[in-house]
Amino acid sequence: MNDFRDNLIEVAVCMPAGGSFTYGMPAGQTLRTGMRVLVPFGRQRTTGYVLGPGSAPPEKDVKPILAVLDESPLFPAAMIPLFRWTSEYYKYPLGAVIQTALPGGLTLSEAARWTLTPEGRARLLTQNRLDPAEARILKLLAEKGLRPRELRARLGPDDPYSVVGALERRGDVRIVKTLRAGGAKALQERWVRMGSGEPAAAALSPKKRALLEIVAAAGALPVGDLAERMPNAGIHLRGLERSGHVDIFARRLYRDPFGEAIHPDAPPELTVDQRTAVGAVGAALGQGFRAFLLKGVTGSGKTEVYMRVASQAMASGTSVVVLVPEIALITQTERRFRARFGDDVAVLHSGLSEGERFDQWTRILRREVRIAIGARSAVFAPFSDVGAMIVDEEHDGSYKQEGGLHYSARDLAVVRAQQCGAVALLGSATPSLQSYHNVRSGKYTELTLPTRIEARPLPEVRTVDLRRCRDLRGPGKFISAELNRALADTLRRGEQALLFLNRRGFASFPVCAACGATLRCRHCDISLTLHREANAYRCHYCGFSLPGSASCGACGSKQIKRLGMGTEKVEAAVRALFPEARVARMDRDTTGRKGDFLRLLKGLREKTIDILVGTQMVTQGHDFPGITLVGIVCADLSLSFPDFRAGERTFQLLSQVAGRAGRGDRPGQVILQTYHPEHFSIRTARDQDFDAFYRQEIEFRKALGYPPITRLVQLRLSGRDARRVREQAEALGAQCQTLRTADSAFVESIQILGPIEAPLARIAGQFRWQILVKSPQTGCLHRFVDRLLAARPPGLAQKRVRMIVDVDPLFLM
DNA sequence: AGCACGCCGACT
DNA sequence: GTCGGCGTGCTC
Repeated sequence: MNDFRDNLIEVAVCMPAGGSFTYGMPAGQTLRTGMRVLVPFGRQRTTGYVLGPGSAPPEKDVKPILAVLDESPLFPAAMIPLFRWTSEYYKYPLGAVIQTALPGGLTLSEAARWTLTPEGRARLLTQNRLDPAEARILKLLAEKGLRPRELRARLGPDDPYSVVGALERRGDVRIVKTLRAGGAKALQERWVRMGSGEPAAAALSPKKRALLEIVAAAGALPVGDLAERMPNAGIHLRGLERSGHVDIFARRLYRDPFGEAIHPDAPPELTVDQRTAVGAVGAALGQGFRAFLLKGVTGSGKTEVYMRVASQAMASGTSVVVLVPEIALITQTERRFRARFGDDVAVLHSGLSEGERFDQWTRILRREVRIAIGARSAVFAPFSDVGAMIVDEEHDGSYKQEGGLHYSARDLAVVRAQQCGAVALLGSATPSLQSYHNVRSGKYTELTLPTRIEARPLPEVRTVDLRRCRDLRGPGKFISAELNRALADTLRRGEQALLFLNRRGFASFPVCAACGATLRCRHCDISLTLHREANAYRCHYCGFSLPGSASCGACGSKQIKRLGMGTEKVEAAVRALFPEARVARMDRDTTGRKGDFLRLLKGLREKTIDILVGTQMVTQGHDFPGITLVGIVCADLSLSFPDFRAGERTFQLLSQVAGRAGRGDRPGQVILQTYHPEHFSIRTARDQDFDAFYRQEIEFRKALGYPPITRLVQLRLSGRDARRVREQAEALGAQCQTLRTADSAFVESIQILGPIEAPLARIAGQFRWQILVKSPQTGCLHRFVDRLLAARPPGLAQKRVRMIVDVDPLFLM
């Protein structure tokens, strides 16, 4: 069976430079769109993905597919348009896009490595006619060989790589190419059942008779279960299999990614607003593409709307993708979907092992589920019949993937809905400026849930001007009298408090008391943070660390002032102020191990924690019903970032934290400490007034020509050699200018900012420069970048300067 | 990515 | 004269 009439197949190859190529049919094999194949590519072999029938390229020999790697497709043909769109829009090779979309561990790639021949091995032993350089190389390769680039790296400057060539000519070393397979596979479990044929007549031992009875009673059961019930069951079982009493067979096993049991729930009565929202989206289902933005304060019941929409989409025979932000552990939304829809839900998030992800992927492919829920990569869930794409907390930064394929899952969700004629439903209490702008321009339909369910009041937010505490010493400098009093009241009432600070560690700005120099990272342009618990100064960008006893790098003094604050310092202050309170801290340092996070959540739920100090980790995805006081220790940290979105991020963060207060049956209050009480991001967050924030922020974006008024593409250059990176950045900048002036459409629409040194000029030893390309017209912007990339900047790729193209960048650092 | 092709400096 | 350095371009 075959999808292809003639013998030409279009294959996307997994290569940095590859798009799709035409190959010939392998003889006598079943081949279908969505399968992986092994293809020759240049002088090597690589994994490719079958996209469909191919067309012969002119005057070019077509090579045959070497092997078919799957028995059934890994993705439906319906997803190929999404892959192509992603590849073109984000300037990333098609094969690599597909590789990113699929669960990991599925790519076969050919690895060439230098290895010793038997002659080489003998020569290394006898040292016969072997000079020191040759001996060093043979020794390096003796164990299991090295990839060419690894060998080059190990060889250092005085051992020329050419010696390897000489050794090869002499027959001592050679290149061996091996295919490295990914590890993900379906898991098989051995099961046993009664034999189907006539068993050989023989006397059975009591043990064997007992075993047979268990099997007969169960019908079929895993061999592992038998082994638990009876020691040495395996041996007896083998005998029984030989004599034909039982059959042993393999059964597909699905790893269970769900740690805890979840109890089914029943749909509650909808509020009037919820009913209106569900009605509007429901009416649009099956009527072609429509996008909705559901704006609802925290606690207003957005998840219930998602679930009703999902349920309606499923009722009409379509599938649903639900995206949730990437956070530690499973989100509340995920948990509630599983409580409502049970086995109809597949989950795809980073907490799963490679094998678990593969299993969930397979369940979707086999149409065993109708809902896929997960973090950003779930946007590629392999449904062929999507009816609704739902994005929860659509403003969340974690939808943007940094590294590899730089994509926004939120934006791709809308594109996918558009391609499938489905409904896109984006929800947030604090929508992104981009999405709300789409409402204003008529692209999205706005739906609102203006009140909390059960008419719970929004928390009262008070701002405290930290400038009045500036000259105080000790904890009073950052725990104001107001916050102190509110904490005391909360504790007295037996309620819980949350203290939020968007920075971990104890002191973020260690300064030498003698000479005034700061302790800085050796590899990055940033000061180190003191982590008192770990007794170390750490760099939050590259992981570099110094012992807590380190002295000033400039003058050698041991006297280091611990300026700047982090969650550790807040925790210490709170413990000092309220010695009787039970204080816990939640940040990346305290949730390193699996289970830490759950333990903290449990502590909150069971009221064994009175005060929780945490970073933005506490703002996401979880309800803390007992918390009635939220203290924002310093609201300004995210405001000072050199990024045009700093105000937007601050507004979102503060609103989200504030929303954590009073989600149970008692009202909440929020104390917001700031050095900039008059800043509009902080004022509007205090008033929980998104519309006011939007009106002012959009004016600012208009004035400066930033998104969502324009679109951006960022070109990022990095490398170890500062001079080379700067030179390449300048050359690329010049090339941008030339390209721009060559076309009047570009002159009119394209603006080029830079090249400039990145705000963080060095991270992990990499010097960084950037160029921003800006245009109000998406089409023109992409044409420009495509032309720029086609005329690949000379020398850039090979000069040990790396270029990353980030379309719609979210963080400009 | 890897590999070949092609053009310039230091050696037999 | 050639060997080998790296910069450039291609892979169905």
